[in-house]
Amino acid sequence: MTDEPRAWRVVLESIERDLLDGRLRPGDRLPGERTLSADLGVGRSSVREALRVLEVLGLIRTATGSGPSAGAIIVALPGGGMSALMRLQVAATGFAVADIVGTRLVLETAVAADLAESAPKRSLEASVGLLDVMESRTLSADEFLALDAQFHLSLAEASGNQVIAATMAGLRSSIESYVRAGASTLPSWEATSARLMLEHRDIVRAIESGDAAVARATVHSHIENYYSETNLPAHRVVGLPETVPDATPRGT
Amino acid sequence: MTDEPRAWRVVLESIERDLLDGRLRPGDRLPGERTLSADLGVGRSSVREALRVLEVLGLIRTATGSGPSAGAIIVALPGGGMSALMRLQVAATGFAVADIVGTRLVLETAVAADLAESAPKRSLEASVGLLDVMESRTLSADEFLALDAQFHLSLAEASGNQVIAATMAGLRSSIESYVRAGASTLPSWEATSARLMLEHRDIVRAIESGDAAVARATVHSHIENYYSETNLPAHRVVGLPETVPDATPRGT
DNA sequence: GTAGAGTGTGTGGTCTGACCACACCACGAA
DNA sequence: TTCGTGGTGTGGTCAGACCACACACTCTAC
Repeated sequence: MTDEPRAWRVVLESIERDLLDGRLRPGDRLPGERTLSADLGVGRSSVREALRVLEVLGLIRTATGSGPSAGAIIVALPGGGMSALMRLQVAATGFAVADIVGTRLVLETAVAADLAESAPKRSLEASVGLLDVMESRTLSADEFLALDAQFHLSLAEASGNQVIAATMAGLRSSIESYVRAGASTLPSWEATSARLMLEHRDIVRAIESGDAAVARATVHSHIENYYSETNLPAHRVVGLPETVPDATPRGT
Repeated sequence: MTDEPRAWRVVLESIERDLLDGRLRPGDRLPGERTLSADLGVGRSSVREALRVLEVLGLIRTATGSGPSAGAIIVALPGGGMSALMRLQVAATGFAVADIVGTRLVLETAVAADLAESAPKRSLEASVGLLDVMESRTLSADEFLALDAQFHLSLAEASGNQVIAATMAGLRSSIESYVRAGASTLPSWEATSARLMLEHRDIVRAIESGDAAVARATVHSHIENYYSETNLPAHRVVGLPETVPDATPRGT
């Protein structure tokens, strides 16, 4: 193989440049594959390879047909690609589950603390709504865990940092099968889920109380203990501040 | 378009399944494109589209020829893909620069605190080595910033959480052009870089002192003030604990 | 026995072409 | 004005041709 640039990279880099220079922005439509192919002097297959990368990374969505919604449209979904990347890296053991959990603890405790001390208060309406749903009926473990993930993500979204939210969503998604498998090892799913719901309320209460340290600690133990309880691989906790000692039980 | 699964997704999901089930692991070679095409009943182009995704996400590397190093080999580089993803999302305004900076602050302060309180102490040899290089000769802004990025990353690596390290590398890389552009707006690059180097030493000293709060605060102001000084978009700091008030100056 | 040259094979990389389904859009007929 | 048809351009997919590459093997010469 020569030092010739890979044809698909030529396409990818061209599009990245256009994005950086503002020539392309979310909502814009890329030229058609055949046009890109001719303009960049590469084969249509190479164009498609680059577009596939962009699609999986959440940068574009594609549709057939003609008219304004056809073709490849720039979307730039913040969550795009993060889940796929993390899931695959975990699957291939590039990311250790323990490190995923540790990272999650760092981010989620920071989010909780931020929400606790933010002024003016950020709305936890979405989060509370999810708790209402979770408490309103009996849910299977899978249903519960899906809503649980949404609850955690809703806090990140309330904090307003989309990078953190996307990263957290990706982290959660990457170990979803582990979390699910863990649930089936529990002596009593009913007891655990009931406790988890109480803890969710604790988290919301801690945040609303404005005490960042308590919010941190509540989230921390909530997450850490679910993993301990379900025997997920041990993780090292990275750089969390001293937690407030309390009798806060276990978590997701 | 029908509900038929996309051909390239069939390939991608098949490989993900094999990774999850342990049938494929790092170091293994995938079947050749033509074989995968026949086995999965899709065209070779579709196989290639999926492989391109995996390649950019850092899951495989490809090589022509024959013999043990030819073909698509599973690599699962932890840093793989994260830079590409974040760079593209920032380019497409899916990730706001301010959120990138905020996330970076969360992760890097957590790393510093972790290193400060870890027992036994983790080696900062690589980090200190980089500082020695930076201080041993006059560097252009670009050279300096490259080593600066390496220094920060070396701390993350010393903390041992590869997910955090990969994420931080991606975060830094995604705003590299901003950081670079910022450097050229400074009244005196020489003065700023000299100060930054002193601050790097402060960070190492704070970590070695074992005081997590000081380590956090030192990293925090180091990073935050470089961005303020170079007028990077304002960011909101997410959930950092009270910092120790001190006269710690500015940072990268 | 060893080294070098030639050949064959399987690999990825690229391009081209054919055809399909789709989603409009324009035009003509009722 | 409404409806139907044909045309057009879009992405999606597959097949095929050919290339460069990197071996692995065989044969020949020394």
